[in-house]
Amino acid sequence: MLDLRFVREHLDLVRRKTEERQSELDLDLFVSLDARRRDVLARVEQLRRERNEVSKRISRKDIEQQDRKSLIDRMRAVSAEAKSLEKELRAVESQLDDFMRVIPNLSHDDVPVGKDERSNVEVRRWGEIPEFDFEPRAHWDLGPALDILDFERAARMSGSRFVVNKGLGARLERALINFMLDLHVNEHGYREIIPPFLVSYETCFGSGQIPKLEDDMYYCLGPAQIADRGDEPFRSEEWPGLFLVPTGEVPLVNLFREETLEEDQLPLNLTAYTPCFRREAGTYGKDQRGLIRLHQFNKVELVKITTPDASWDALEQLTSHAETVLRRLGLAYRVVSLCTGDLTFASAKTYDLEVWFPCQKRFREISSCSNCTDFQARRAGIRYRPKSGKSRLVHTLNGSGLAVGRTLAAVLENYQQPDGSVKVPEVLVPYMGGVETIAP
RNA sequence: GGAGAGAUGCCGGAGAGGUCGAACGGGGCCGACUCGAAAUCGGCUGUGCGGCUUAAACCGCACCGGGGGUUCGAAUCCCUCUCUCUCCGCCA
Repeated sequence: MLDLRFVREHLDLVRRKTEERQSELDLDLFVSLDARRRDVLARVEQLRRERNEVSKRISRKDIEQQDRKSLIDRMRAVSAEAKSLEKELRAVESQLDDFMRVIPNLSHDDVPVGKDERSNVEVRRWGEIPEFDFEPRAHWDLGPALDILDFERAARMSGSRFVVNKGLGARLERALINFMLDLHVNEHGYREIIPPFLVSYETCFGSGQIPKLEDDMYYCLGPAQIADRGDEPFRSEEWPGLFLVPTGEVPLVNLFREETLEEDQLPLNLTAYTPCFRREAGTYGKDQRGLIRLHQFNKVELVKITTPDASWDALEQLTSHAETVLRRLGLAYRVVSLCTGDLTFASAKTYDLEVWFPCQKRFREISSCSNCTDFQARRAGIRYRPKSGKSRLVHTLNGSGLAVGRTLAAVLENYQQPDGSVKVPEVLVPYMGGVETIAP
């Protein structure tokens, strides 16, 4: 969420920035709601002030019985008027709030302006794109051929966009998770967290998943709750159920919801392995095969909570921490700065890491590292107390470090051998119990 | 799932319809004393919103787990939700 006063005082900036993000905003509506709110608020407060003053007089011992009676009578009317105005105030505030909660974050000024991914800017590349003297196979062929990935049985159990890892395929997934966590904990100074994988409405709101992205989340209710609710859609604040986390960012950012941290606690560096659950609504044609787009996948997430002046440096750091995973694995990748139209709702600036897939002969996203500035902090109420002065909102950053399923796919494709086997990247061998090759 | 207890400021802990933004204690900050420190003494110690303002000061409103209600007036009464604790049951 943006600061109300900031929006009021920078209407043109907010208009331009939201248009750059391909987001439509009726700022005239904002202006009138904001003005109306302040008008009603002033009147309500005036009435309350009168009520408070007179009530104080009523309570005094030295007042005549007669006077007290007439004062109470008068206040009855004032109180009734205040009550109806308060109702109006609540209505206006809720409309204004509905408006505020769908405004996306403001992009940083060095974010390239553009409509869609075609305007993204490549920042740097790393690694050699591997050459094969045979036709490289896709991971969705390699996996089943090696009997380490099983898409058919997964589909029978759960439908499309699921996978079963088997044998060394399961081991490799776990090896990647452990390798990534160890790297971030031991070398990059992150604290490992195991959060809940089911979270509340408020938690999803805090990190900005709701209300804009709620259709992509799985929402869990018990049968009794569904029956209670009948056909009524869940569109109020009182969602009784829980959401399956779409990314570890959600529980990690919300770890300190409604808290004021001490400045010397910052920056907070958190990492967590979590499964991620996404409905992938509206992606029917895309990535039908393989591990690229699943309803459930594993991810190691990185989150930093910093003071406002430190967050831009922190974004570079966090991105480099995610890059280190790819470098150690020896996978070629590039870093892309997302343009305004491609930024997610809460982000002010995002670097995507894209890894090389030899079979598709292109780079595919494997990590997304964002600085959300104070946008999530304002929604989630995360503040810190500076050494001196008033408490302020923190800045929050998040990034994948990395998406495990996609990493596994990239390893299979980039490390495949002419005989159909796959070499295990050197850094993973200890995590594979010494296994150096996955052969049929 | 059943029974009971509770949720107050940075922490502990009063409060039980009006003078409570909240006693008292602790912590923290400032000052005095001291060569310095401890002890002692004095003062200060939340947030949000609105008005005024260059800003501060100042004024007003709100906030005692969340929401709603009763009342001229609520931390205090009523309803409801959430969470915590104790006991019982069930369970990985």
